[in-house]
Amino acid sequence: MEEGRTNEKRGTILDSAERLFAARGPAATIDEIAREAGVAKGTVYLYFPSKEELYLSLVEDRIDSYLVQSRQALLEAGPAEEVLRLLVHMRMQFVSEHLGLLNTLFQSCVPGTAHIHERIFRAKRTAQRVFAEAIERSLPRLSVDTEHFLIMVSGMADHLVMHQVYLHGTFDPEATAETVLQLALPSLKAVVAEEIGEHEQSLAGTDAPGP
Amino acid sequence: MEEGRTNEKRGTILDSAERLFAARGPAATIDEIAREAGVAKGTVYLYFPSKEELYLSLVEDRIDSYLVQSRQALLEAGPAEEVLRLLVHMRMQFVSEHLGLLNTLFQSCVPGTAHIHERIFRAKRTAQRVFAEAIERSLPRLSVDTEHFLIMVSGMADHLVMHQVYLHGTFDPEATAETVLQLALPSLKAVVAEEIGEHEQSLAGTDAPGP
Amino acid sequence: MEEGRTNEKRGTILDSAERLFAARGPAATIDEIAREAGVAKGTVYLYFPSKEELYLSLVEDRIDSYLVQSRQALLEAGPAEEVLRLLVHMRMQFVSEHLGLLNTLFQSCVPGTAHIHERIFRAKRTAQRVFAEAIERSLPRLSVDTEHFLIMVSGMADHLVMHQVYLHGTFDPEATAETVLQLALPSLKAVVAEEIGEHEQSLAGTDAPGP
Amino acid sequence: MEEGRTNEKRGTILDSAERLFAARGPAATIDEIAREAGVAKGTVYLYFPSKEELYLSLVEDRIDSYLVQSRQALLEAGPAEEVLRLLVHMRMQFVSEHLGLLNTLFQSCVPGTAHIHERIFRAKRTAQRVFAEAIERSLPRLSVDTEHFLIMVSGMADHLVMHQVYLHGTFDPEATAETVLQLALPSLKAVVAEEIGEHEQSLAGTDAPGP
DNA sequence: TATGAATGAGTGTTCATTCAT
DNA sequence: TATGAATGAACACTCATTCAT
Repeated sequence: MEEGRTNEKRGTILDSAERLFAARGPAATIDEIAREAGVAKGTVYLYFPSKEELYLSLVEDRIDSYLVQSRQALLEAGPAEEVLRLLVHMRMQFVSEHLGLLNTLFQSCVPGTAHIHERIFRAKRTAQRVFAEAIERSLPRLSVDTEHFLIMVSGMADHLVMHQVYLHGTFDPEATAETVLQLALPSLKAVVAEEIGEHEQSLAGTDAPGP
Repeated sequence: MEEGRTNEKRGTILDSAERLFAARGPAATIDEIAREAGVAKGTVYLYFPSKEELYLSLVEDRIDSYLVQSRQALLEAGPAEEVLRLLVHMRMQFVSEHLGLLNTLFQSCVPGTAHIHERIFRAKRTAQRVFAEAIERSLPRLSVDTEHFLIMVSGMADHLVMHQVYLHGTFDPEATAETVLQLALPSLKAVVAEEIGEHEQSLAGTDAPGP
Repeated sequence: MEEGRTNEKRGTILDSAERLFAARGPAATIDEIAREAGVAKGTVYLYFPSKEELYLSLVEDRIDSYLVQSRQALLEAGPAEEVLRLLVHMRMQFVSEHLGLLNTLFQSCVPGTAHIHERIFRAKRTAQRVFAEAIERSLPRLSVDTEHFLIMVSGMADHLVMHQVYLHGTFDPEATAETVLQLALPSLKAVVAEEIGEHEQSLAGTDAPGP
Repeated sequence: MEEGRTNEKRGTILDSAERLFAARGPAATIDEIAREAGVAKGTVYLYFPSKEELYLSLVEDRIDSYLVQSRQALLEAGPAEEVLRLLVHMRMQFVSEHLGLLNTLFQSCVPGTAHIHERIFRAKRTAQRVFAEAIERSLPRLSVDTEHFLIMVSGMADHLVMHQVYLHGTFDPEATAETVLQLALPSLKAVVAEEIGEHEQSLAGTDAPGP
């Protein structure tokens, strides 16, 4: 019960942090976040050892809850195409609920950029892997790296969202998802077709572009 | 000559700024930038009225030179597919030369985030439009919005690069470009096919592939 | 008690500010003031939002306490002449305790001069009005504007003090008050006489004295 | 001729300095002053070794020219009363032409306040002495120190002007002069009367209030 | 647990002054 | 003489973090 109350306060602080990072970017202050959460500045430090850790916890927490939500849906996975549709729609759903994070995700809120980016990267990758596995379950051998495929799809989606947001202030999750799928599905099909046998433009073989 | 010297120093400062913003993100200090450029702190303010403006000038300058380089190549445009290949390869080339900017591009380096993002957005969009026109010249009526198409392609590319960089420290421009094209080209063809054939709008879902 | 402690620190800072503005004029540094007050720089900003506001608070606070002291004495007001004597003596008393302010009163301590002067002017005028009313209570209808009369008297006094201070480093409040009254009292009497007699407005020029 | 041209430029700079110190107080910049004067920043330093010296030169120059103007008029001195009228009117005239200086006269434009004030004091005192002598010529033995008398009169005048200016933005030199004289003349007469023989309220005797 | 007063290192920016041309 | 690019010391102000209560 004590713990329940404790976690509740932690959650309140995270929510405030999200609102403020979304609104003011890295310039958001511990003071502001505490005020918004209705606690004293010192209290924030009882739950998070530093501003950096608060920020990272926020990102990790949101990515985590995204993962939890999505995993649920992925269990009822249909064919690969359906999985992809589901993933894109869920991402748009998530992004529309946490638009601020998209703006913030690549911003370092404190010095020491590299270190932070790395941790965010790790969190994002964990999610990506889960999704990749889901796709691979229904479409075992794909000619392109599934993870790369998903990275590209989410990159497409995020960029498009940002474009819409800058242009119109908001975006329509459903419509944007469809636009993304217009681009992603033909490729998925091409990859599958190739998988079955007819190589047309040698998609595969370039594989993982590393250094 | 007088002017040459002036622009030379401006360029030196921009270069130092790029290096430092890349290495330390928004935390990069005017002091550091000046030292790296071999000038006094006050000198930076002779060329840029504020840190914010220095940062924006940097981004705009790089986007601009990217545009100039690309426009050259686009003049010898072949069919749409070739244009797309060219664009992706050039972007990867550019990104590999300005990797730091990718990390920085969405970061606000000073308070007042919204305002800054807007200006960067404007700069990016100007470039995007030029490229969209180039594609439309060789493939006049496309079923998807050309600008959206390009936004998605660049989003794919940038995300993939970041992934590689976090994973391996660097990335191979050529290989990454090819991976991106694996995803983008089938869609372009699908769109063109549709253009030629009888479909009207929705690319996706027309003929679902077997699982 | 909590409040007592807070106000105590505020008072300490104001005292230090007064000493330093007196000694070094507008060039006094927040750093110096903080050090003199025995607090950290940041603490000053806990009590005053800016150097400008610290300076204005100082002036307003001193004028206020001057007003409070004087009001006390004015309640036991005798005839107009006595009121005037009282006022001049109290002013000299106040000035001798806050000599630094006299040097500083017309100095702007930060850019935005006009705005600051206006606020100081307002504070001074509030005091002046209180005094004008006190005089008017005992000498209802005066032929010169009472406020103008008081402005001139205080101008005389302040100038004389500054003269003494530059010349000798200090000044004798009592003696200076008497010198001021030598000039002011005849005029007050003349005004009263006129009030009683047959002149209407112009004091001067009515009966020119022999050379 | 060369010298004539030189002095002309010096004068131009002083004029610009006056305008800018009047408008922006101590915050006025050498840069601004130079621009206003139509010369390069470095040129200012050919004529004045420092900002401080520029400021002091300005004050001294203006006081000097005030002295020159007044001396002219004082040569045709009539009786003491007339001399006083003349002095007050000329001061108001001068002040109305150099209103900015009044605002600036007590402002230190650079650190090192004491040192500057002393020099300004010296300049003002030189003028005061000349005027005191003029009065003493026509009214040889006065019971109050003539210099003190003049200091007080000018203090009255300056204060009244500032009051008007803050209140209405400008002031009427003639009207203000008359208001000042309303206060000053009766005292002069009282002093003279006393001089002649009838002591009424023992004005004299307190004499110079020093430490 | 919770508070919020206190801290002080850190930074963007200004501007008087210099000096090579 | 005249210029104005370059300098760098100086300073107001911020804010993450601590700690006594």
